[in-house]
Amino acid sequence: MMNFNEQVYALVQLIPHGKVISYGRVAALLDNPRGARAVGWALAALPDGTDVPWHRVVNSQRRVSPRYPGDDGHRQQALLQAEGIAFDENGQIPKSLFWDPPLWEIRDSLENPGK
DNA sequence: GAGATGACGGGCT
DNA sequence: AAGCCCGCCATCT
Repeated sequence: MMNFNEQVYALVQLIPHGKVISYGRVAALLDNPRGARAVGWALAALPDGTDVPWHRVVNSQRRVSPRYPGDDGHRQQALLQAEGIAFDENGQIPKSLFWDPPLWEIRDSLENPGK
C-alpha cells in the first residue's frame, strides 16, 4: 500500500504540462478532502531535481504559495510561465488552466502505476 | 505516544 | 475585501 506521500507524487506526475491543480484538490482526489496541508508537506519533502512537477500545484487562491518567509514565489512562477501559463496582474492563474480530471481516471492510474 | 510543524482552506470579523 | 483563527493531516522530535 502506497503511503500518502507516494500517492501525492503519483498524482502530481499526472498533471498535464501547462495545467495546474490546488493542494486541496489533490487531497480530495486522494480521498482525503481535509488533507491539503499534508499535500504541501509531501511536496516540501521532495529533493531538488526531482522529476515530480511540484510547481504545478498552487493554492486555492490560484496563486503560488510562499515557501519561506520573504519568498515571492518567483521561481515557481517562472517554471509555470515556461509552460505557457499566464498570471494576471494579481498573480493569479485563470480558472481555465486548472486540471480537473475525472475521479476514475485517478483511481486507475494509481492502481496501475506507469500505465 | 504527546507535542510541534507546515508549500492549506474555509469561515468569521 | 483583507486578515485572523482554528481545524485538519502526515511527519518529525
